[in-house]
Amino acid sequence: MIKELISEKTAEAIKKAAEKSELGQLKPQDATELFIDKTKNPEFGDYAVNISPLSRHAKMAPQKIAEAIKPYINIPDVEVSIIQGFINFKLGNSLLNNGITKIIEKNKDFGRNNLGKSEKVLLEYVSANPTGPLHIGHGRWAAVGSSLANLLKFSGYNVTQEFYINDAGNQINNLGKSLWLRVLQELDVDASFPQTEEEGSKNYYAGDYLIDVAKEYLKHNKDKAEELYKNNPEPLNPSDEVVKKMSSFAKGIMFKQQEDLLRKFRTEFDTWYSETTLHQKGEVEKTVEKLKNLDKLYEKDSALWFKSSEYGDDQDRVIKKGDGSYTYLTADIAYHYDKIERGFERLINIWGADHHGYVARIRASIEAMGKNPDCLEVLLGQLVNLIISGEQVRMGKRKKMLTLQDLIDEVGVDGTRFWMIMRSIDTALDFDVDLAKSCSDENPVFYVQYAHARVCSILRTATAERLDTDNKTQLPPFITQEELAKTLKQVQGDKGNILEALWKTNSEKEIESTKALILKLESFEDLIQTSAKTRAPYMIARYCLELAKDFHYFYTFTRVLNVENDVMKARLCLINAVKQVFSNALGLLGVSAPESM
RNA sequence: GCGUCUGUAGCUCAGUGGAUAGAGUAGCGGUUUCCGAAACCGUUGGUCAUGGGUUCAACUCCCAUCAGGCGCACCA
Repeated sequence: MIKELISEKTAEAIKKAAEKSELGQLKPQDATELFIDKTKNPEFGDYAVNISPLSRHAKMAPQKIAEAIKPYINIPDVEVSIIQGFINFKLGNSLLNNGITKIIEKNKDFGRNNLGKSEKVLLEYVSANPTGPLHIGHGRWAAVGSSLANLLKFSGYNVTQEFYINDAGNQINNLGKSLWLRVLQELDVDASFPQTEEEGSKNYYAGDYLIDVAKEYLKHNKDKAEELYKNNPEPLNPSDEVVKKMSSFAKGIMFKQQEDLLRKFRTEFDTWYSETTLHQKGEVEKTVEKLKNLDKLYEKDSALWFKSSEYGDDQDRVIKKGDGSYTYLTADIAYHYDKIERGFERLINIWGADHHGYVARIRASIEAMGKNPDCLEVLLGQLVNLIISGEQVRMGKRKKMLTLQDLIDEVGVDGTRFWMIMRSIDTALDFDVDLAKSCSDENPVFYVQYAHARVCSILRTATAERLDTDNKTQLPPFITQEELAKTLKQVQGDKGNILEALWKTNSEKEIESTKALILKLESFEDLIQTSAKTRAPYMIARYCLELAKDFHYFYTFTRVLNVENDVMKARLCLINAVKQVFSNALGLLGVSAPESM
């Protein structure tokens, strides 16, 4: 990486200058906070180091410090200059050529790094209740989570992707009761949902989707259902047996639906962890025992409480309710402890911001159990607002809603994923459905995919036979498949001799656009590291847009075909590298890179 | 009230304490005998919510205030 190279060489130079006492009171060990970045203005050079922070230690003016350091900086083919306390670096052609060579050599692995050092990461996301279709908010976490997983794997982490199935508790009973009403309705029984909260409307899922589930159930169980109805004549008051049967059937269907949709949405989980099995295996009880033995629990008001406030939580939390059942938290504590027991060193959760109050108690439980709570990293994502006809629409399972499936049907997987990933998760995402439907051309993903398709088009044209329109004769291709392949092979390890032809031109625009494109390609490695460190896949989406911009600019001013043979070959190598980087970047986002559109 | 996220161009958003705060989109004006015009170029547009503080240097860090989102259960 060029940035690394410059940073190392500069640090060495500072050390040397300091050792010779040319930097005032600065000692060699003071020079740790180096800040290297692209220059704001290309006239200054390509990269710059701001050495102003050193002036505190050195007690010298930045300009003087830069002048003292400069003689010790020696990087082949890099021009060093000083402007206003910045040391600027202008890269020579050979370094730029090496950038392209590296991409072609590394190919699919360009950008891969070992930042994670094989750390075992459990990435948990989506984790929806199997009580209804996935909604658009789930879609955001699915898109962000799966691409974060790709990114972390690419950066050397050992990642397992897990979906925690919230298939226990009241909500599942509510699901069963709701399905029962739908089944009875299909049997033409007068059974309707409660309309007001006093009657208990919030304990039901009144969405239309259960109608289909009811029909599905009756396909094979009509007699059974009629028999159940005989023994349960009150629709709103079915027996436990009925509720159990209904909820088990409904959650099976819902879960399958979610699983299928996520796969279609290019979100692949390694494990699906069921909350119910956690109870069945006795893990929840074991956890309570463990906390009890550690003296972290106490009884109050006929309930059992966890002393989470001793570990930074606002207040203590109920572990076992007055009726003897466990809270959701209890199972979740057991679940997170189990993650650690399974050998994961880092637990990353993606949660909606509406769960943020929950972080402190899970952290507290990990600490109380004697583990390091810093292994838990919760990424809180702001919610998705649906905008329909210019008005914000509240989402909810209990009313008519636009599901993730609906959105994908309208916008497509590529568009939906890119849109969901594009923004930092810290900011609420406005999803304007009408805009996404009616003006899909404005979707940024097309801009990126178009650039990729354009590259592919040039490569296709380069090796295709041509027709001479004047005398209607066949012409040979600009370059044969074999020769193109040979060139790409040759460029590897030949220290950029082939690529020298990139710089033969006298056109400033050609040089400028070529250089900008190469620098953007080269920065991909650094980008991957930054976005992996900060768990921010949205940076990759932005990078794709920037690369597309740089390529289109290049394309406008620099012809690849119909130029001198050696220049064409060099440029074909360059755009091949562009294609590769697009492919790698879009691959991480789970967005396709079409050869043509 | 407490916690948390957000507030940057008309709109949607970037911005590791460092050079003149940037993109996209919308508006205006241009570009096609030639590799994909789903593209490109130019231009208009800013009290970085407000007020303090720290610093050689603040959109960035700290404090307060204002505005908006989301939480604050023996629900999950």
